[in-house]
Amino acid sequence: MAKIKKTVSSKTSSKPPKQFSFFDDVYDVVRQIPKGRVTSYGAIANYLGTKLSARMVGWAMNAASSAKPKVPAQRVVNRNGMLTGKMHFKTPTEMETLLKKDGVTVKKDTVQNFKEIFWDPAEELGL
DNA sequence: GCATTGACGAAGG
DNA sequence: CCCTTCGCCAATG
Repeated sequence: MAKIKKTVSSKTSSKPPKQFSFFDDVYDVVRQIPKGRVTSYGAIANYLGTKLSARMVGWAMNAASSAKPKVPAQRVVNRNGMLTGKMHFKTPTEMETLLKKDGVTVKKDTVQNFKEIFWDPAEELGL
């Protein structure tokens, strides 16, 4: 279970060591996404209670590039099922490759059966 | 410290 | 149906 701590480090300061934050919760949820399934930023935001701030989830994924262990951010797409963040990966093709490896059908940077394989944390994890 | 941007989303024109 | 605007919040300039 995630700790669900909404305390985001607004300190900009200098040391972001071990302070669980909005980002960590996002990572935790994303890591729980089953293989062959995908979810959207809004779904995660909704699960965290910040559905109005889906952008923050996206921003969290940005930091996820530095997160360890690696977060399967490729399973997180926008509400349209489009791989909007593919460009932020090590290589722009990494995201589709990983998704296809998971058995997800990707066409033109967009998940085809997105609605079918959609995985809602608020529902699967039990809101 | 204010202005701009951003891996989103929903609503309005 | 496509494009624009607003909201949300944090990071960066």
